[in-house]
Amino acid sequence: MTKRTTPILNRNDPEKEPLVGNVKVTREDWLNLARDILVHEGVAELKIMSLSDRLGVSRSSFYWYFRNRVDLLAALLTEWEARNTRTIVNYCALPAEDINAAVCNFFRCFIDPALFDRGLDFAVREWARRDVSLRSRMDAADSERLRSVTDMFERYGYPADEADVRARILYFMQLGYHALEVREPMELRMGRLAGFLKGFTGQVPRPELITEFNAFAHTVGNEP
Amino acid sequence: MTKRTTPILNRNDPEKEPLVGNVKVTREDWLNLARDILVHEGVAELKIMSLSDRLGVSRSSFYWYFRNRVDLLAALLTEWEARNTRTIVNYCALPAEDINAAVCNFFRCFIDPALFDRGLDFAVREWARRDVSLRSRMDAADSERLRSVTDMFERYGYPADEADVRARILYFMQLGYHALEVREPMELRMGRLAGFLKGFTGQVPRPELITEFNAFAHTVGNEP
DNA sequence: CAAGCACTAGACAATAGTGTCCATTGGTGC
DNA sequence: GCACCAATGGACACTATTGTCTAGTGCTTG
Repeated sequence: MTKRTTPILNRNDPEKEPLVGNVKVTREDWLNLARDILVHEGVAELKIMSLSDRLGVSRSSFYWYFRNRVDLLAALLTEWEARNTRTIVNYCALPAEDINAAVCNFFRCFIDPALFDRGLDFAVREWARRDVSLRSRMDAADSERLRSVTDMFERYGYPADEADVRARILYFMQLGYHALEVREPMELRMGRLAGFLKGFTGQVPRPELITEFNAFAHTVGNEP
Repeated sequence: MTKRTTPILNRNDPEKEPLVGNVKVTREDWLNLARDILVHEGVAELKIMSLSDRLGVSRSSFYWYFRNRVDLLAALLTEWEARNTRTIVNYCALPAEDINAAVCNFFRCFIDPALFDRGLDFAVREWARRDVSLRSRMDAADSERLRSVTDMFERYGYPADEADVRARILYFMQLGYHALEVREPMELRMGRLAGFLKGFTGQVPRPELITEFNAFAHTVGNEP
């Protein structure tokens, strides 16, 4: 009943005493912690005991909110579909003045963790590829994403086959970047952006586009 | 002592009776089966009990060949480093008449499963990214690969920064392609190759290059 | 203030997996 | 044909994890 008012123990807070006062744990608390573990430690580490320990409650409380472990995973998958996939689709549909700006929009959606959780994206991918039933949901999300990138290119005059090739390069590249969990200074990545756009679209990007993107990226500070 | 002469039960052979006669199981048998499970079912499913069951021997035999489960995983990782990484490096170093041909060489190395096991590549990646000690070995392999692709571009006259960008696009793209486990008819992929090369290098590939690659790909039939 | 309800603790049973120990087998070399 | 030794089987102890059941506890609402 009592809603959480304080953050519970996260991965940076190994000390005990996770709850303050009489506040109870909510379904959201379970989900948040589960997502965190999924992202940083993988599905294999997503254990009910571990969750309840970190939450400071008994293990059996879990079963009040979720039917079982699979139920929890399904919830995380649904969340992923709704947030991560929709973010890409939305950002690809955004109006832009030229293809370079549009490509920047595509990159833009990976920058803000509040919009797109790249850790979650890959964690879900790793886990769902093994399960046949989940696998198809994931594949559906992927083709929806790819479709929206292709549409983006077509809107800027690329013929269907070229748009298809470009979209694939861009999308697969982004995925590969995720797979590697590349961690490098923002300057380095930004330095490459202009070169990438020039080589990729054949058109030299307006300098303002780069500075704008640069500024935006630094305000949130994550990708691409 | 007695060497295996017949294939043991693989994933397509669910029936019992895996061994014929008195033949004993070798260390290679354990490794082969383990690799198969790692690739198709993930690390989580790589259990000693499961292996021994499928091999038709007792679980404790495992401990004759490997100190423990981690020892087995380490062996698989070493194998991955030696085979998969070396393949990429070798194929990137291959002489080619132009950059299009060189890029085709890069693709070529992913085609033959005997040379490069893309399933293994990604399975290892999925698993090793969680473990700090393994993670660094994997990162080392990745930069070695990326370095060899960059060198390839530099050999064809690209200035260092451009070579860097191109190499990243190419390598990340290939990784992303793996991540998706794209399964589509060879014709489709081949149809895209010319378009990709033209868009990517800016030079129209010689038609013979495409037909050659096409022919090579169909003889082994897998990627890219 | 009392009853109801949302939520939780703790005990319980069941399962699956790991690693160790020791006795045993069956080929090989002498 | 005997002794050795690589290789295996089977029993044992241990731990981790899941899921169920029941008896609470303490807000909240009438």
